[in-house]
Amino acid sequence: MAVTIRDVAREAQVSVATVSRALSSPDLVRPATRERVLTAAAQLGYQPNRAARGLITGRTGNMGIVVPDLNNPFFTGVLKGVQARARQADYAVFVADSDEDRATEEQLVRAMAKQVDGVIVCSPGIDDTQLYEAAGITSLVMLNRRLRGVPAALMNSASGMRQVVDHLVALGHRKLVYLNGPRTSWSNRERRRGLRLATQQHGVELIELGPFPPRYEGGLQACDLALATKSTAIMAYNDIMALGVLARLRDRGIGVPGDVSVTGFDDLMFAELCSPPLTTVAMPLATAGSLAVDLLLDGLNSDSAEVRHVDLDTQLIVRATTSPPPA
Amino acid sequence: MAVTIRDVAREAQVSVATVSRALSSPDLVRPATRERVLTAAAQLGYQPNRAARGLITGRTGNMGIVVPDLNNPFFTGVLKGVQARARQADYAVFVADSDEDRATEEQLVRAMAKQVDGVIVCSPGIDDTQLYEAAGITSLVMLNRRLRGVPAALMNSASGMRQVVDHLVALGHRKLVYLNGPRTSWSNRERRRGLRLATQQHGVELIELGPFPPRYEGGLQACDLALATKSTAIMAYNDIMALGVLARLRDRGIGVPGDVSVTGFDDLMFAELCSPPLTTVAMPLATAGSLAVDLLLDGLNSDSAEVRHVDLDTQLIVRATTSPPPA
DNA sequence: AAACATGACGAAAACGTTTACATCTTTTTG
DNA sequence: CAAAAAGATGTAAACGTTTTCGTCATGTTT
Repeated sequence: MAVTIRDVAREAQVSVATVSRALSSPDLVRPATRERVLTAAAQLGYQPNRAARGLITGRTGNMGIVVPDLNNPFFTGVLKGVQARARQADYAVFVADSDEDRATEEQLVRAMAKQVDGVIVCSPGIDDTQLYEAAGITSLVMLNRRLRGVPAALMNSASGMRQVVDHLVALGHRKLVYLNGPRTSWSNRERRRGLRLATQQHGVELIELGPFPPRYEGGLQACDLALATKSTAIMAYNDIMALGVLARLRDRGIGVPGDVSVTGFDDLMFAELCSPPLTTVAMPLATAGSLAVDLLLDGLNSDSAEVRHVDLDTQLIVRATTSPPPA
Repeated sequence: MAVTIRDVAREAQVSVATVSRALSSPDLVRPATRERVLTAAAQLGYQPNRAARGLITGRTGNMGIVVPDLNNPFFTGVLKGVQARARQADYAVFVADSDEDRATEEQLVRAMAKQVDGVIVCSPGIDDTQLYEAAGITSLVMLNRRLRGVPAALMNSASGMRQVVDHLVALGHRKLVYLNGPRTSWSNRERRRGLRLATQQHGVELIELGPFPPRYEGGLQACDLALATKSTAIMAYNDIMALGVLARLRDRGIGVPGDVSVTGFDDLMFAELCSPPLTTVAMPLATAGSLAVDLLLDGLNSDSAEVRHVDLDTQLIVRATTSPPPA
């Protein structure tokens, strides 16, 4: 049915070995024969069977990515970058959604392991020991999470938070409140770290609340607590929570940014579209995904044991939810 | 390195053939030996090499899905369903993002073809001839698009639009305006079809504008044109456009739903979160994805040539952007 | 009890590649 | 110009499975 290397060999009047060589290491055959093979292959529409190749080379030409939730734009942003870069490198991408469940997460990596050369893991939740175990089965690259001995593409949340604080302090705010996301999340820890450092250096007061679920409802819930602190600016763990905060403030008739300033984190699509448009921190999602692929491929090709981490800058996006505090 | 079927065979003191049988067609071996093999496999952590299996069976155990844009929540909703159902069936999912480009689209299918048993195509844009060509290479299932001879999972947009019109007419609206999405999109054609039928039956006036780009900016642009028609209700092609309409209305100081009603389509996350919350039509995205997988698998297993289509109901979600027209 | 069907299992071929090795041809070297 | 080196190509083994076929033991029918 499908056209195999044998058909090409027959057509080009050479052995299968020569065909294989002409295609994968062209400098091993005479230009004339290479030409002959290439035209034969093109004419027959030959596409090498990757499974067969993988069987002998040990390389599959596939990679996997596991994310907690495909409905979360954060992860799909990353996925988009991964997918694009992988295609450039002639790799195909398996995707798996763990539904935020840690148990399935490791199981997914394990299931993929046989079919991929490596897996990119975007899981804030899953714990270290499980990850190390997974790392034993196949090569891993972490996304937005630091793990000793495993390469990672990181987005500098701490720096983003510093930019937020700089911005708010410059506007004249002196008392800030932060709404924590999940305790176990690496991102939340990083954001907090940047926050503490920055507020300390500026000598302004920081109040922390939470943790809250990193969702719209979490924002609704947190909002009233935040207002009770008499802070002039509310910094949410992420955009979705910020959206909840904005909704609750509107319901209570509190003006944004007139009465209180609000910031998010992630710069998801709707941050620009909501009203008022949200001041937030843009994450280089696609870039991170793309770089994660590079890290994976580097790790496969160079057998040096060095573990690389790349650190990407985040960028404060000032929109309309921040202004000087009320006089 | 990896544990192979041979290792299991040695451990269980049987031949490789028996191991294979014990695992894939258990009724061909004696219960006692099966037991022995199974424990050996479990003990060694054996996972069959799917590439090797695929080489001989012709089945890869993989499927692909190609979408125009992974950042569009519509497609990720589908993807989530696909992914979940595929996993249940012990299939892995390749994902490819065509970046809305028709040329790459067919190329992607072609590249996947060798590695998958079938591909799910969610492409409103790509033209029929390309699809038929692709269908020649591997089995296809269409998502939310009808194509002769190819199975499809469809969401009944027309019925959704009928529900919208019923709702608006019941509220007392007599002059409606529809903002078209892309002309070539199957979804838009379906929505229009439902719309025309419903308005005709109710004997109310329908004005159509556009096509507009199905984005936020498209909504901004369309809004002023829509207002100029003096209609009392604006129906957007999708939620994102509706969001643009809402923003523009707010800018112009026009009250929603007091002065004019607005509806979207798709029920994306932010339809619930925007303000006022958007009346829209919910699409069973995940269900459609899940069913698309079923169709694909059915087509592979039964060799009957019947081409199945499944048609899913959509559901009007009434929120706060619709009310009786101003007196 | 002989003939036969049945069931359980092993040996080996096959799937489509890549690659180590062997063979043959060409070029370089002394 | 002979010998050696280098270059081009073919042969065959290997990768990890599934599956056909054959063998052998077991149970069933006459």
